[in-house]
Amino acid sequence: MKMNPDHPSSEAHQALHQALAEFRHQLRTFLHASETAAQQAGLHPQQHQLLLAIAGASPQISPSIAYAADRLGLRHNSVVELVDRCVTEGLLRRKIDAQDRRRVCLQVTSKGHRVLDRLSQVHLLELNSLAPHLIDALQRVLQNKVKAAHTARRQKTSERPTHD
Amino acid sequence: MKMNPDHPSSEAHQALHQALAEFRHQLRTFLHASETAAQQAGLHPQQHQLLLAIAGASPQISPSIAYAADRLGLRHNSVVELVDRCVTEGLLRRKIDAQDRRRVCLQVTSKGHRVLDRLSQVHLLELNSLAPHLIDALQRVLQNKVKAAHTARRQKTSERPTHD
DNA sequence: TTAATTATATCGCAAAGCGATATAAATTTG
DNA sequence: CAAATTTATATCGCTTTGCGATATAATTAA
Repeated sequence: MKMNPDHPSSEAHQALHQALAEFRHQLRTFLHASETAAQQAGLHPQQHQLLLAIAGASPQISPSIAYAADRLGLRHNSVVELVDRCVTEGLLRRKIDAQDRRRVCLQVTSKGHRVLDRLSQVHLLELNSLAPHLIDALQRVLQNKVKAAHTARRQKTSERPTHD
Repeated sequence: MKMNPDHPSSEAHQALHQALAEFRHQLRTFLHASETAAQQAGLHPQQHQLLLAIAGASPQISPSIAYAADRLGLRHNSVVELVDRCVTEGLLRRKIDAQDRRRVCLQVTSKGHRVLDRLSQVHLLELNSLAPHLIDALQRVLQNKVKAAHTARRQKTSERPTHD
């Protein structure tokens, strides 16, 4: 078997893949629970994320389209459309910024708040039970050793009897 | 100000929203970095996730379409199409199960492994730097008190003498 | 004032995932 | 065993989401 430190053994790779796959699976479990909760509350998941980003902005910020786009990792035009749908459904209000009339300040309506407040409680509960698994999976990932780009040394081989 | 324990103050809600919004933002930061890494490696993000789920399956499992669908949280027909694209690009191999000829065993090709192994290293590095923020954000969420459905008691209003 | 920049909006499109349905192998049942 | 049922994968048409390109409008710079 090769011992070149720049080429981690396939077992080392498998362990890392397994840990990463499990971590992603835990993430999906949470994300899926979140989407389900949103839809049961009558929201599309992205509408929920938009409301959360706006309601969860730090108080000194008045959240705009661009702000939401940045926080949600979307292009602004995508957010414009998302906002459209939320406004149509009475979850959000557009308010033109008095100082800079190009900007649109996004406000969660009281209807929006009623839905979002419940949803955040549900998410808190959900995370209370999922967080341990999530952190566990993450730490198992981190237990894998980083292969330094050029200076890897002392690759352990004795892990497991190598029967493939 | 109202003190009804069943109606957390709007400040309590804001704190929770803020924590959840930040947690989601951290998640997106990781997911976005992951997608970028995948695309730089010449893979669509979902192709990467499929390869990871297969290569990361525990050794005694021979991963099928249905297995991947379960792990990725997709319908099997979506996975069929995803597998199609991966096979076309030489990343994956379909192998009909000898025991049960309905099943298709999915195998990562050596080309697939070359790409995936690098990607998992990149992800390990990425998580090494992102994990602290992620865990931090998660723990700030968990510091919020769960409102018991019917038996909420002793809602604290003071900022933070409560160090449990 | 004109030009350049910034913020939001509109439009047409491409891709991903899905529901409905089809095929085919395995299993159960009569 | 043959028919019916169940399980696993595949195909098809469609909806939705997000995007690039572009447009409009307000602000700032020259």
